[in-house]
Amino acid sequence: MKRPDMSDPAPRAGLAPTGATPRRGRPRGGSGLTREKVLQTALTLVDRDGTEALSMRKLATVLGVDAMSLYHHVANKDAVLDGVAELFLAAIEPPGPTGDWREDVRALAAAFRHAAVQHPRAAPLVLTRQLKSNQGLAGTESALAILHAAGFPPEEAVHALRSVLAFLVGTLLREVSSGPTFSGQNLGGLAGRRADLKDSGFPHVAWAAPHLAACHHLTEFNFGLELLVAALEQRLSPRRAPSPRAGPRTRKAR
Amino acid sequence: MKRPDMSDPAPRAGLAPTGATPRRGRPRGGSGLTREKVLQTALTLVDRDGTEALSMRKLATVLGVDAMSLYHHVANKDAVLDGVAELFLAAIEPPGPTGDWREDVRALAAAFRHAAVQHPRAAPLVLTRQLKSNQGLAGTESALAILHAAGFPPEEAVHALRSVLAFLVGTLLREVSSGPTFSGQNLGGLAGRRADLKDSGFPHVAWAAPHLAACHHLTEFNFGLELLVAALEQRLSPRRAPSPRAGPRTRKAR
DNA sequence: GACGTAATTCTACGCTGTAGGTATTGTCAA
DNA sequence: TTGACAATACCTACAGCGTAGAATTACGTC
Repeated sequence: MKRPDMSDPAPRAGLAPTGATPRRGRPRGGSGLTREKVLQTALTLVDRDGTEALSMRKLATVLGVDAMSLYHHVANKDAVLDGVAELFLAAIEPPGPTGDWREDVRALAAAFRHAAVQHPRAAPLVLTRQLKSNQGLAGTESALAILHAAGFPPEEAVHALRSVLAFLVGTLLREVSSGPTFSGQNLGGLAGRRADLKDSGFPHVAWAAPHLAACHHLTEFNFGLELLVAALEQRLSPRRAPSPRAGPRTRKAR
Repeated sequence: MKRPDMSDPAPRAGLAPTGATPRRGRPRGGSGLTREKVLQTALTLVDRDGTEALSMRKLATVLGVDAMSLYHHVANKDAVLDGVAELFLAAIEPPGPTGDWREDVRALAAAFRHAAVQHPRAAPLVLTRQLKSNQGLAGTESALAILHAAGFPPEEAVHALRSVLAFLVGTLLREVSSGPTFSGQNLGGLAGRRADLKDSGFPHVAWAAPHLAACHHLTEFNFGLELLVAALEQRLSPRRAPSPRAGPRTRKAR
């Protein structure tokens, strides 16, 4: 416990895919518990009951193990949550380049959203805590490759990446926090909410009440993303009208 | 406790500014504890130690009171956090209209950011949980008034509002979560981080390493906001070149 | 069999949110 | 003045939490 790291013989970053016997010839001193099993079970538990309901004791019970046994595979509860977040990120597979950087941006954003919608209760772990792992770097690499191919200089590419990422975090946080939905549209008292907004005493809120009462998350996602893509496109070629053809400096790299 | 609401004789939304004796002639059955005192103390406590360090017992101790006494003024701990979030929102004063909707959007966003930077540890309460209070409606009203004056139809105004808000949530969450900063720039191992990124094995990460290693939050904030403003402007007048003059249908309402 | 070692379990501590009960206090009706 | 009533506060207690530290178990190697 003094040195929570380095109980693993392979200190390379990242996580081994399977098995990973902790040491060469000592596979089962106990019940075959592994870091991967712990984190995978934690993910399913978070998916079912939410982040706040996760406790080391419950996790251990599900694994058929004493709570303290977990601490031989993870440093503490925070490390479990970090591990779940990494598991989440690892499930994202960045799509390949299409030649149109706008399409590539859309596809990468969609992949991110897909993962969040797939694990709505685990998503806040990734969206709200800053991760220390290298797992996030893969996504960063994909995004920067797209922006580089589009012709952005490195500084602007980083700014663009951070802008889009901030938007993604915000929208997805809203989407996964808005409880269970049906066909992307919030149910339950929609008409009542519209009436409340109309009577709120705020004139512009009343003016937009029909559209404020509901929130179709995919539509909002696409709207904001298209705003950012359009603005980036405009920034790339400030003089030209936006045409569906390739941008000016495309295919500069690859 | 069965009916946690309506212990207040004035069920109008919002919170009375001061005093607010719960009933006409029964001001002090005990130590003069009030909901406002509880929430204000909770805010200062959160500002000092963070959200996770807040407990009902510590809060009560600071107030010189037993923990259970708090439950006569708030329903439970979650209500305390909601109240702190409302206090946070109430501190935002939306700037008045300037006649240029782009300036108004910038000013409103800046006011939001100002509040977040002022209370970095309380900000996640507002950014991550969806609020049920009417307090947030004031900000919504301001934003919609700006977008309405700019000439957006209601549906598009809501989309625009949600896009900008999502971006704000994302950036500010990043800014307040990135620990203490000095002059907006992260200190501590900056050179080391740049070296790590260069050696990460990801070519584009290495390409942009100098700009990835640091994060000047205000610059990122302005960059993304300008992207969105430019895109909205383009959307308002798709045919015209963006001119510094007023937009097309300005001064339609006030 | 003996030993070293890693994995696991057991025990315990201080902390949490809050349900339930009781005591104190201020206001009003009689 | 007195009794009823409601609001406020405190006390006790419970189930649960993360995890430090000691004890136990099970294995591979002599």
